[in-house]
Order: sequence, then C-alpha cells, then structure tokens
Amino acid sequence: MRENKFLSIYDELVNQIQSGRMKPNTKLPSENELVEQYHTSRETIRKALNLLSQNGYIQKVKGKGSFVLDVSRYDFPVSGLVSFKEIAQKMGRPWKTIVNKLEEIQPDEYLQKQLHISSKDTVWKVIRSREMEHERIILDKDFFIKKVVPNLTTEICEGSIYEYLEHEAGLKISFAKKEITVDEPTEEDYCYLDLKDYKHVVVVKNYVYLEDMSLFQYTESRHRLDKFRFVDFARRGN
Amino acid sequence: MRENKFLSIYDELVNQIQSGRMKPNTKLPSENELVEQYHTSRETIRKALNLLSQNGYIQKVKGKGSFVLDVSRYDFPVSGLVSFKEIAQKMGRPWKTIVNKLEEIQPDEYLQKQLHISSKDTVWKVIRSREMEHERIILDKDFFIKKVVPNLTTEICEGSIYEYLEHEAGLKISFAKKEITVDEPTEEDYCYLDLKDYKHVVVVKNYVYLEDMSLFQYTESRHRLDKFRFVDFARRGN
DNA sequence: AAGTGGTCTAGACCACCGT
DNA sequence: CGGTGGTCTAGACCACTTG
Repeated sequence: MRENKFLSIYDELVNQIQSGRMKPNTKLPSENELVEQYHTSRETIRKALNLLSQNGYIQKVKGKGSFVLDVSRYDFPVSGLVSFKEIAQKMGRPWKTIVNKLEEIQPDEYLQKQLHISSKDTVWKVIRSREMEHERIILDKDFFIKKVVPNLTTEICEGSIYEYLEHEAGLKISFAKKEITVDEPTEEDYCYLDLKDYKHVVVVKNYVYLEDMSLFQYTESRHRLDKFRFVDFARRGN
Repeated sequence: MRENKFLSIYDELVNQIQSGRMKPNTKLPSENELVEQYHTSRETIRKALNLLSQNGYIQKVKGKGSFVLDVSRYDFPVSGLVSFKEIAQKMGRPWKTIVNKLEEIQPDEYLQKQLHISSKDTVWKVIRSREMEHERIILDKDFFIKKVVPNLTTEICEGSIYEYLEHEAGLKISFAKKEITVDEPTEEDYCYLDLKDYKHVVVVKNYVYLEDMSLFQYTESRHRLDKFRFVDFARRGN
C-alpha cells in the first residue's frame, strides 16, 4: 500500500490492457462501476483514467464511456524522455555504446549560454558513439555541470547515464525540452560516426531541467539521417 | 461565463505570464490564496495550475510553491498539434500557401493501409506548398476520407484546413501521432519545392484521429532540411 | 510549527448520448 | 429518460520545505 491509490489503479488497468485481458475497442466499466470495484471515490478513478488517456491507452467519450485503444499500433515509445538504451531495447536490436571521451572542461561561450553558467564552473564533457549492426549511427555529446554531478566514470557512461542519475545519484528530472534540426556534419561527426556520403546529420538538442528548475544537462544527439526516426503523440484534452 | 471556470483562470494566468506582469522565477500566490482571489475551490485552482504546468508556464514544487518559468526561452509552439498557420504567425514572418492540387482519388495500397480504408472509399488529395521569403520550403500532402469531409474547396485549403474542420465542419480531433524521418526527395518534391541542392527532405507524417477513434486524415509534410525545426516538451509527473 | 502542494472523499449539477 | 463523462465544491489528511 505504499503507492498512491490512483497510481495502483492505473497500473492495474494498464496491465489488463497490455496483457490483452481488456481488448481494443471494447468499453471499460463506467466510472461509477469502477468506484465500486475499487472501493474509492470517483475523482480518484478519474485521475487514473486521465492518466490512461494521456498515455494513449484509452479514449474517453462524453456520454458514452471510455474505450480501449489499440496499443499494439503504437510501436514506439510515447513519452518524451527516452534514452537511447530504452529505444534500442524496444527495437530489439543489438547495440553498443562506445565512450570516446570523458573529461572535465571549462565551458566555452556557447556552452555557458546553453547551461546558464559562468566560465568558472567546471563541466563534464562526454562523447559517446552508438553502434547498431556494426555502424556508428548516433553521436551523443553530453554536458553536465560538475557541481551537480560530481562523479562520473567510464563504466557509468557505457550504461545509461539517466538511470544512474535518477536511481543512484537521486536527482529528480522534472522536464526536458527537445529541439530537432538538420545540420552539416562537424569534424567530430566525421571522426566518430560512419557517415557514408551523407552531407547532413539530424541534430537533437536536449535541455534537461531538475525539479528545482535549474538546467543541469545539455545534450546533443547527432544521428545519421537515414537511421533517424522520431515518434510523438499529441492529444487535445481527453 | 460560458467558459469553464478552471479554463478562464488558466487563461488569465497565462495572460499575466505572457504579458510580463508575472515575472519568470517568481512565486505564484499559493493555491489557498488563489482560492480566495478567484472565489472557487482548491481542486479547481489545481486544475488550472496543472494545465499551466503541462504547458510549460509554471513549475510546481511540493512544499515550496509554484514558480513562473522563463517562457521567452521557449520561443516555439509547445503542443504537438500545430498547424503551419500557427507556426508562421508565431515566427512573425510573411508566408503564403499555394494550393497545387485538390482532387478526389481512389486510394492506392499505401494509402489504404495508412488510412485503414478499402479501395472503394474516395479520398481527397490536397497538395500545398508553403512559401516564406519567396522560397517554397514545405510541401504538405493531405489525404482526407471523403465520407468524413464531404466538401473541400481551394479557398478552404488556402487557409487552415484544421480550423475549417474544427470550427466549421464541427469535427473533433482527439489526438495525433507524429513521425519524423529523413528521406530522399520525390519528383513531387523537386516540382513543388525550391530544393536548392539538398539531397534529402525532412518528412513529418501525421496521423490524425477523431473523437470516435477513427483515423480520418493522413498528412505528409515535407520540409527543406535547412529550414526544418521541431520543438517538443516532455515532462515527468506534475 | 506553519505553510506548501499532493491525495482523497462524498456529494452535487451539468451536457451529452443512447433508447 | 437513465447512464455517461466533465466540472465544481468543501472539507480532510498527508509529505515536504522552511523558519
């Protein structure tokens, strides 16, 4: 009983949908019925259902009811904060992370601006290549403020830095802004990516904020354009 | 008093933030204070604040309060369902829409699959170029099921089809899935875009669903890569 | 200890949908 | 008409932050 009530109801319903016990295009029990089933109040049920709706599991229709959506059609991660590790695992392909660089630097002007820091702050610079099917497809450049993340090792970088930060270091990520553009390759790109003849790379810039609203990480993910794919959901209301 | 109470409170707070009356990094009145100011209940205030949080205007911190975020840094539309018209207006640049084609077609196999229809259904095919600063930068290919959208004219297509569909035709869009990739240009791209020497285009595929969960529109937006930019928010919790 | 946001309750009225 | 989800209320308890 540690979990919030509305969250555990949400989890149970997600489970029923993903396992196939609730089939797509069928109607869920009405909110009042769920109130009885779970011995709770209607607002709590509504909180759980709104979460399901936001995450693409159900569709609520006024006057009719809530309906199970066909989850199997949305083959890709939905939420925005997705790490490379999660993506690679969902795609079920073998992949490898190569740590090219892990060093402490003094931020140049561009970085000072991106991270909102002064030139006196030290910054971790991590450069990693992501390899799939023997091709280095993605170049990840991460910059962390050292004040916030004192320790960083090659081992951590080979896994998922996000996982380490959230679970080990106990930092709470609250939101991220993502920006996608297309640029010409830099020297670094030519060096650390198998670029073939492509004259451009897809650049995904990530600004990650902590719960106290401080920006603590700036990431640039540079993708070979033929391998790039990004999927996003947008919903209006419920 | 037509609007929902929580929506009008949301609107007023958005206004205060965007106009600069509420400055970034300052604290909002506490929820209890807002309850008194707006003569309402706390859950209603919370609904408004959650909307503000979801849309990137504020950040709520347990035990401390709600804080105004620096909205000016997020210079681009945040929500996913954004029409070209909105984007162009926010960028404050002159733009033009050219309707290249507006015709009824029988869907080929690819389209039948994308729209989940049979070969017997008629489909509107609309091809529009988007021009900014005398360059055709974006090629929009829209496909609508004619059963759902019986009437479509060149005039409508020159404006915003979304606006027409939602306000005039009364269709309720519930959610959309977006997919971004990079492809080689097609003949159509060469014909309707000022492509310069670029050997690729950024392709944004949009699947738009109605409230009854039926897919009714498939759109392909093909962008010249040097002019492409996509911004997205992702938030955990709150 | 006081103030904050997060959760939860039990009840109410409304707009919408089907019959 | 009865059932559905959408909104709103007034009150309660909790976990967290700050003085």
